[in-house]
Amino acid sequence: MSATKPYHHGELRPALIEAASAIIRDSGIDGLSMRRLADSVGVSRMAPYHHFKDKNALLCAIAEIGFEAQDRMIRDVLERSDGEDGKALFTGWVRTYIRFAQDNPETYDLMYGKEIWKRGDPTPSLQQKSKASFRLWVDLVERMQARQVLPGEHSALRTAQASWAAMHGLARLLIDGIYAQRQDLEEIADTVVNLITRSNGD
Amino acid sequence: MSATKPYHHGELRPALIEAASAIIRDSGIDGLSMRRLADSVGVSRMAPYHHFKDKNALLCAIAEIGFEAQDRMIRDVLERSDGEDGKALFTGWVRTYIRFAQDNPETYDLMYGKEIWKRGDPTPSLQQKSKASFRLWVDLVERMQARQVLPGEHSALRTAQASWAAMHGLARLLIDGIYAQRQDLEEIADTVVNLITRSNGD
DNA sequence: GCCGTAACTTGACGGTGTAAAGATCGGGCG
DNA sequence: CGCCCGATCTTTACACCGTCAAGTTACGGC
Repeated sequence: MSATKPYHHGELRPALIEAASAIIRDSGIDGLSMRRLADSVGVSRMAPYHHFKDKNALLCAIAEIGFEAQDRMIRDVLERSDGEDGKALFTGWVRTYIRFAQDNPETYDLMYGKEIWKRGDPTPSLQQKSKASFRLWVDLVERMQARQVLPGEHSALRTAQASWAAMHGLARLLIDGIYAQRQDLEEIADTVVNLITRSNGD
Repeated sequence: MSATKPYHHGELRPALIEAASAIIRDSGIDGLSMRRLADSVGVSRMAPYHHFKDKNALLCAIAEIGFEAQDRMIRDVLERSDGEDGKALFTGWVRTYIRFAQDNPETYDLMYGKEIWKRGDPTPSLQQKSKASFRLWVDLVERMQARQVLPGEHSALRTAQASWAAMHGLARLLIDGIYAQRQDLEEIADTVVNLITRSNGD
């Protein structure tokens, strides 16, 4: 009876994440419903609940993967640009960050949006992963302060929070549909970098 | 028959906006449903649809009022601080902006969130009002550039977009529940201002 | 071979936005 | 004054949603 679909799916959990990601990618977060997801992997409505406590847990899992992908992208930039000067490195990071948000708007929304952080409640493992991701940013900011690309008058933490907020605001412009011109957005991103960094960076 | 409630409400539209604002204020945007709203003003579920095309239209109307309130707050700051130097003026504006977001998080979310701008579609009159509001910011930025509080190397528009994005990102931190410490947030806000403004402003 | 348990299904409940059609009333005109 | 039109409001219905509770199936270890 291999022709008819088996009672046990076998690989349901990864299949769910895969399918959910696909739905989110091209129908948005609002387009993802547990029922539609279940249908799309050919399983009953409640089956997903044996692998995820509720919808929030599923979203957290997807957001986690998002953080992993983003971290990977950013680590790549750091490794690739070894001999560059400070400001170029900083600019590269910001551009990469914005590009990630542009290319995966729905994932970014999940990672940093209120669906999880305010309305839902973030999984401990998601919290940890997001904290680690921010830690990367703080480290960069520290290095930029040492190289005098960023001013050192405030603590690295505060400077990191402030500059990250600026970057995040930029990403939000796109994601919330407030400002959609992709071309302009890159120019605005560069403007943000120029506003924040000291003109005489190392 | 004045004891029993009349068939025609008479002042339903303003009553709806009032009630909806109240619900949003203390139950969040997600807490507002057309049915609950209708119940709360003692009217049938479909009655609101005679005054607002759909839920989106109602939300736009409330967002508009939000813009009016925000504009009023900010104009107040401008008028009140006449003799101040440039940077103090700029700081005052940013603090006021952030405070508005802190005090009316749900309204702010409605005004600048994706509920209206991406998922829904903004009313023409809302678009106009939000554009006018941003225009205020561009004007301030122009004056700050003239006074050398902000650098003049980029156009006023780009500089306004970039700096507004920074401010908006800050507001978002709070609204999305990513960073909730109100005290810290004000410090971060000041850090943003210091990062953006030139140290030797007029 | 049996049986516990994990995986999955079915049905139901209360919630949502809103389309369609019916009921009621106030105001302007004959 | 009487009538009727149009604005206002109500009722009913539909297709969704998340998920609780209870039932069904199949696999792994004894």
